[in-house]
Amino acid sequence: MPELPEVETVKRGLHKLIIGKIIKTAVTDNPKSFPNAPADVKHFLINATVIDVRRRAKVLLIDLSTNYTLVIHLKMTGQLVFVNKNIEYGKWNMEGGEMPNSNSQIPIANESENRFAGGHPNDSLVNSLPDKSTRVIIEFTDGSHLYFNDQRKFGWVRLMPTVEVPNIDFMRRVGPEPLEPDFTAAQFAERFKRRARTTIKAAILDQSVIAGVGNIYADESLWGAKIHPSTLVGHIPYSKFQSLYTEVRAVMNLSIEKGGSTNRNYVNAEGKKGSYMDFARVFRREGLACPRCGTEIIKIRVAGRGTHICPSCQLVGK
DNA sequence: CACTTGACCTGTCCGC
DNA sequence: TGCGGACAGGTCAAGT
Repeated sequence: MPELPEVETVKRGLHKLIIGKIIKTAVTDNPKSFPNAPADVKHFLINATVIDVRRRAKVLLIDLSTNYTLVIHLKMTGQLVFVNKNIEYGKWNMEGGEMPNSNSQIPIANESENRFAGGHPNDSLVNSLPDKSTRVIIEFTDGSHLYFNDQRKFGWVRLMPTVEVPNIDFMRRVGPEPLEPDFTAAQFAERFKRRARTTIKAAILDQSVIAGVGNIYADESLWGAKIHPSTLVGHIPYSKFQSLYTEVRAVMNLSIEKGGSTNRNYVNAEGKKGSYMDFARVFRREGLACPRCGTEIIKIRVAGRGTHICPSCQLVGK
């Protein structure tokens, strides 16, 4: 998915775009994408006003005036795109003003019907929505829309009381936010102790250790700290944890500044891509020169994930 | 408990 | 061009 910098970018975009808007309708084409009881939707989503947009780890939180929150995980291919204009619905049925029951299916326009709906096919993403990856549409009373798109259907949207959000399993287990100003290198190193017998790549991807690091920033920060991803956590000296702490924060802050990484699908709340991949040092750069030493970057497999390294400079634990 | 692997999905790319 | 397999930003539920 979108990792911490991408979710943060979406959060900042939505914070500017949807606070104060009132929800008029909500529909889904896939009950797994939005598995909520129609009664909850009717009573706590429809007519609710958006009062805040937050992020915790890779999860987006849209707080509503009803004391309910939309909890959203984009997983691998999710997008959350705001479109501030009325569009043609094609075969999407927005009538009725309430959520269809959990078994209902909203027909999705086929390509020939969908293609010109709302704009010329050469227009940007926002003009082609909804499309075949659209899973949830939220319509606001001013005619604007929020689209949850997800090609692989791993992501989800859930509606729950705001006070219950911290109690869901993921929130109970998730580790500290690495960009919080008072989060220290010593705390960072301490978090890894219970994963001493696994690889640093597996440990840094573990959301219960540190929140928000995914495959891109794992590879980028391990390269920055000159640590081989296969190194066992218990073999890493404290000085290297200090380096890794600094690199995780530097890489993520740079990515936020660049609007995140668009490897394939990711776009921000306005449908635009991020440019961090132009600044990546190893991720998806196999066959190219290491920017530090010139050695050819290679791709290996660590912890079941594609992993990019410089075989010359990432020597710790090799 | 800690750790690893497969499953969840659709689309794309690569080799034959 | 077609077909099969591997792979893709993330998490879980199972296994050991």
